[in-house]
Amino acid sequence: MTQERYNPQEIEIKWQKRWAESKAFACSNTSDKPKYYVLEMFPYPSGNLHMGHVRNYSIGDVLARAKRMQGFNVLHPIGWDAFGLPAENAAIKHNTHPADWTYANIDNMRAQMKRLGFSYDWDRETATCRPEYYRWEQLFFLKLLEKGLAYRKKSAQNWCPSCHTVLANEQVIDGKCWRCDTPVEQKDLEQWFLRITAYADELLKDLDLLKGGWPDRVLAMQHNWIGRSEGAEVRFDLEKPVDGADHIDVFTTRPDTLFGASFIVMAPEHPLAARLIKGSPDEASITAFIDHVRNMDRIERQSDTLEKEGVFTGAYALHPLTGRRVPIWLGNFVISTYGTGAVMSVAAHDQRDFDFARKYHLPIIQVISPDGKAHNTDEWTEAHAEPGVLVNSGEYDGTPSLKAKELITEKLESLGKGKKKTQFRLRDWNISRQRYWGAPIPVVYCEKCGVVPEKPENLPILLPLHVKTEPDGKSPLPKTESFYKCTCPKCGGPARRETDTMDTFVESSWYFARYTSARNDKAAFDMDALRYWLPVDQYIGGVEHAILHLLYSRFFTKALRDLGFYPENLDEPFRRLLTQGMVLLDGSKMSKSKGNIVNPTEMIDRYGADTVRLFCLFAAPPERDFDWTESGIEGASRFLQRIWRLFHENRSILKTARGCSSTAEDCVTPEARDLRGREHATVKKAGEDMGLRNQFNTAISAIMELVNAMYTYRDKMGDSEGERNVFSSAMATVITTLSPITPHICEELWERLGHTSHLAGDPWPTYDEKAMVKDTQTIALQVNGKLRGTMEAPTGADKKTLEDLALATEQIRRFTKDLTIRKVIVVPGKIVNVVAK
RNA sequence: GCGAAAGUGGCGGAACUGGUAGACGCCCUGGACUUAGGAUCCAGUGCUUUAUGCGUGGGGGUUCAAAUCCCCCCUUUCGCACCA
Repeated sequence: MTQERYNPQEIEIKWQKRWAESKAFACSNTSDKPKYYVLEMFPYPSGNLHMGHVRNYSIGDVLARAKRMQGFNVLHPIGWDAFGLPAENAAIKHNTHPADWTYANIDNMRAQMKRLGFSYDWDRETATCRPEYYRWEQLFFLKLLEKGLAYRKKSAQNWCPSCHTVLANEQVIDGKCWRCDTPVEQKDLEQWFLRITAYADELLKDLDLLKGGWPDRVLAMQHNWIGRSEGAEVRFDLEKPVDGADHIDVFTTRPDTLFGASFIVMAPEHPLAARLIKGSPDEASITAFIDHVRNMDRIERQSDTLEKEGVFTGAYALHPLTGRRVPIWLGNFVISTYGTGAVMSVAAHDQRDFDFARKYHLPIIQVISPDGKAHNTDEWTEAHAEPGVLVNSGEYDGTPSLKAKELITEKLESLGKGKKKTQFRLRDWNISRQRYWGAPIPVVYCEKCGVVPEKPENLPILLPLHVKTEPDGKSPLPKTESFYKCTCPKCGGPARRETDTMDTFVESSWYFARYTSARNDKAAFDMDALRYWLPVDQYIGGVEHAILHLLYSRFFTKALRDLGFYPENLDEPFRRLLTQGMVLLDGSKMSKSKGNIVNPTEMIDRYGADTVRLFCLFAAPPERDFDWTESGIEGASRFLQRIWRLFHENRSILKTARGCSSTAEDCVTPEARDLRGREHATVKKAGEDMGLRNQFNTAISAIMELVNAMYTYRDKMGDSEGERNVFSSAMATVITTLSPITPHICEELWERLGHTSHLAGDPWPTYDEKAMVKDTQTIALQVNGKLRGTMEAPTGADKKTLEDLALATEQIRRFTKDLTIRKVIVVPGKIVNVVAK
């Protein structure tokens, strides 16, 4: 028997061409069908797709294709996160321009994506470095500025000396730059911020809306990052006011322990520190301490082994309720940017304060007690942080600590010495970047008017392309006169344009919305399109963005909603989030430096795109990491060849059929009936696994079982019409259900089966529960809970029948012959368990 | 330390509401066809002392019945980490 060999290269190119010609995956913003928006995190155009991309985009593509077949109007777009530092570095290295490098990379990666057969609506492709895109971002910035959600301030910022730019707090990982791992430094700079903290409460509260749709750990990470704590801000008056200041504010979550506050510790960076020590005999040594702490790098300062160190300023504050003198210290463990940068120390009930007090021989006063009695704290070896009742607290003695929190806060409020306060760990987002390849911030600095926003009609402020990138890696913008020299939009006088550009995370905070009306040049979005498509139904990407991109996008969504750009009821951008695992090789992450790379292009050349996609999805469930193995991809390839062979070896008897098209009357043999049942079960299982559970590996294994069953069936098949109908229908089902995963081979076989329409636009088969019902069921037989055999019983047999049948079996008799039967438990369709003694 | 997730054959992994543990694939073994096989097909494949035996990280518990529910412990991975 001669047959055509499976030639993936030829087939795949053929179908990719056809899909492109017919715009098979372009979707409309209006439809009677329910909508489904599936999105994968768009890539940075680094030049080549890696296996992580292939896995990410394969998962999204299966969903998109499956949902299309299942009757949804599917939006499945792609674009390019095209601004960013690597383009500048590459430009320097290869003596080219960041734009040229970026666009060339996009062309290459787009071709790779097309070669993988991803079903994107290419008409909606966007690149964030194009003015048609970033002009809207500049408009958002102006509106944010107008609303006070963007502002400028000078403060200590994270500086990456290697990237020559500042970083937001979220972009500093373990004290190092998220991009290049260089330890960050602190630098005082005037920068642009977005007021993400204005949404801190909502960002936290709305995590509840995402429960069930997002992985718990991502929710937990965001929860921790936002870091809400409730407590009180307490005012301690200075015993001797210093120039311009008469008090210190502290933040505490334990106002109930206020009577135990025996000293205050300020961060060395606290603005009051220098003034407090002025004129002190120890001024020189204290200043040396401040400089010492400030000069420590961030990693050292935050390490858990850092010894607590402090110095006494010589100054005292007065306890707000008792008037007691409280010494003011400086300590290296107090964080200047959290709360007020100063804490009241209650050594008895806080471990850090306890350690500090022991080291510097400061008083440890117990004010909370489990038994209502005060104890000698000299014998304590650690702080007691748990709640109890108050002692040593004047009128509050005997009050439970929870109640005391309220009472003491109220008391402070009535005295004007404090107030209830909610504190967040989250800080505002610094979006200024001292880089060239980014979106210009649309403001100018006028000699007369100061900081002046551009007029919206002057947008876009174009990033100049005719600049030379300097080998020192610094942005050329401050040296490009044609760019920075401008006129003030307000007074028309001479002005200097802002030369910092925006953090590229700003572009990725709204790109998913732009896809809904990607070609609109009159407005950022078409409101009707937003209302129809948003939120994204399923978002897919790496967990490395659990905080960064996902938090910024959530914030931006709320802000754009309040600015009127988004629908008023759009609170969250991504309804469901799937964080896919990594593709490993030999148990470790693939990396160029380690040289353990599997190149997707090479794999496509060797096995074809369908096999690569199949293996990526079959090897493990999507959230889990998986190891790339040669034998694994061989197995995937073998399966496709097995289908190819099954089809062609039986081509002469195959009819042009659809899935689930055979009838009960066709089942002239038990085998036919069985195969038809399996076919329907496969449609059900694969449909649920692909469309609802996102368990592609089990969907594939179900289809493999059907193929195996077809091989067995074929050997016994007679030549009746009915038997052939059953076989043809099963073949159509294999082709249809597998098509979201391996679309090319399935389109090809579909065509060879005699169909003239694209499989990609065809409906998913409809299964019939009745077809899955068999005459008999296998019932497990247990004695005292242990499996002792099985029996075949008529489907739907009642408890009594099953019990009688079971007790009559040889297995049950054998295992109960010396015992007395006490009880028989029957679960119809499942088991009979005989309890005997 | 805090938080989250996960521990199932030689390996990747199934088992959806407690009801035949190990689907599917890989590896391996034997056979068939072959000049040949790293192709293909067929069969086998949790462990062992082959038993009314053992078995889902370990130990208890609930139940007729537990990978699944409850309690205690161990290990691994990830995230946060002096946030007052």
